[in-house]
Amino acid sequence: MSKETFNVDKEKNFSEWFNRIIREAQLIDDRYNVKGFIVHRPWSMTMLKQIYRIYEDALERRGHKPVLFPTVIPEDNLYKEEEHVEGFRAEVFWITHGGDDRLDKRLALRPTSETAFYPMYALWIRSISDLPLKLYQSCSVFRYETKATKPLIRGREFLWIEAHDVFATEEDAYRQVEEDMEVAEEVIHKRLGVPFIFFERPQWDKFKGAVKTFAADCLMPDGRVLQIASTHYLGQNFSKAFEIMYLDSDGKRKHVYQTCYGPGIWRILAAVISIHGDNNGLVLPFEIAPVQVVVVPIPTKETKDVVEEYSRTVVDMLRSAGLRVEADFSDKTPGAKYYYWEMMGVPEVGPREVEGKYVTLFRRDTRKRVKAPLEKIVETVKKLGDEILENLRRRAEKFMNSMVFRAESMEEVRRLSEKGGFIIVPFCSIGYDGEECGLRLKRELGLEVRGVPLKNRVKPPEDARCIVCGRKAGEYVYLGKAY
RNA sequence: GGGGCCGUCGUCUAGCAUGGUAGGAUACCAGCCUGGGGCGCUGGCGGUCCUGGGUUCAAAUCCCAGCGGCCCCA
Repeated sequence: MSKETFNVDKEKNFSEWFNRIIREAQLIDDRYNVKGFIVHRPWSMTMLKQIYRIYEDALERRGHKPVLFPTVIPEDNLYKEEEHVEGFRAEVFWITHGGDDRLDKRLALRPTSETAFYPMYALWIRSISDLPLKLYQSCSVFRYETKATKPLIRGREFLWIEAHDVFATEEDAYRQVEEDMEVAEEVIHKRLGVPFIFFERPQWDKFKGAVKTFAADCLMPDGRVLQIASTHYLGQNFSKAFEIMYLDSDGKRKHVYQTCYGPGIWRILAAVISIHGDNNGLVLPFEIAPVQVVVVPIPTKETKDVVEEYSRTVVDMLRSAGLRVEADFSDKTPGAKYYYWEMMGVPEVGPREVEGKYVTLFRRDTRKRVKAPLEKIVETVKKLGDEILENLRRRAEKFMNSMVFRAESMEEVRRLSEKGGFIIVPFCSIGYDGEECGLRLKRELGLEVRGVPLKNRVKPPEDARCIVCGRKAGEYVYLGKAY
């Protein structure tokens, strides 16, 4: 009856599901009246911080150090690398005034921080012994999006991490690209249960200023693909523009080789929410849930005191084991509490039975109950937490794998494009000479060439033809409709 | 890039065609009653009708501009 009920069919109407859950579970508030800028409420911010923590930890374990660069970038810096400027020109917010004074040099709000980092790198790097240099920052960046914005998916300000790494050789730099992909696998797939495919992007879709771009796409429930992280081999493009050089052991000064890496923390959260959630609301991996366990006391008039006391004991036991635990002592009815906490994605619910000295645990992902004796509660909860992640990850993998299709002709592609997901097709080239074909797919079917997968990369047979232009197919590429 | 729809208490919404005192549900607060999946009753709080301008004796309603949101197509 109540309109506050969260009951939206995610499969049938994902867009509505997403718009409602982010508001009703109090993740974000988009009523802040500037297009593309949103307020992060505690329920999302707590998770974002958890994701940051996991990601930063993974980076630091591999030799990255944290830094924080200024939000503003002077116009001159931004213009140093030619292709890079062209790529971002249309998306930059400019600060033009200080008070009533017009600034001589406009200041850009960083759309990404290559041009903030690299002038400093030119100062810091003197010799081979300064390399490798691996720094990252967690911050927000600004892009003047003209298309429709969507909370956590496409914003004019959004949260991410950017790592900027510097090496003496091309081989070292490419090894870093591998490591970046490995970090994504560890964090996004293993610990957050979101499967993805890493692609080499076509040249026409690379990060402007890079030599090559590699990006991870996951699959949203409506079958559209979402890029959640990208890593770029920059070669010497920026080191030449910013004169980042080191004195090598042979006594010569040489330009460095660089990479940069951008995991989209916003979009990772969007993917976690969208892929794991169900019709009752959020379903969260145990590790990032703001509240991992909610204790719901179910008293009767006569037993109110003992039940509440027992509940407090349970809370204390779980808390002292380091878990994030809340108890709901409000006088809503138990049913109302269940629905609320399920919407909020809290993995487990409910103590009971004072007499039996046990608790009833409710798993958020399967919505099944299990009983656990009081003295085993901590280990049972932790075990369930692992099982929940395991289950979510398997479920997500199954979904993604079921959405990878193959096609050998435009007709087949056209038919498959309705379903969403990835479509593997023989394609002429991901070099610039394939751009025409890419544009045609976009124009006619709304499909984008997401690139060539890095794992299980298979070359087409000699006689294979590009489905668009009929030239010899150099690659099997993945197509998809993108966010 | 092109097209369409929308904006009214915190939330959802009626009212708008044909201008005339903004109504309901839910949430929230108080009290009673209840308690293993959204209990019930009584009372109460709550609205710059997105913003600005125009038309009019009179604008939520008609007109113009802006801001914000959603959907579809390429």
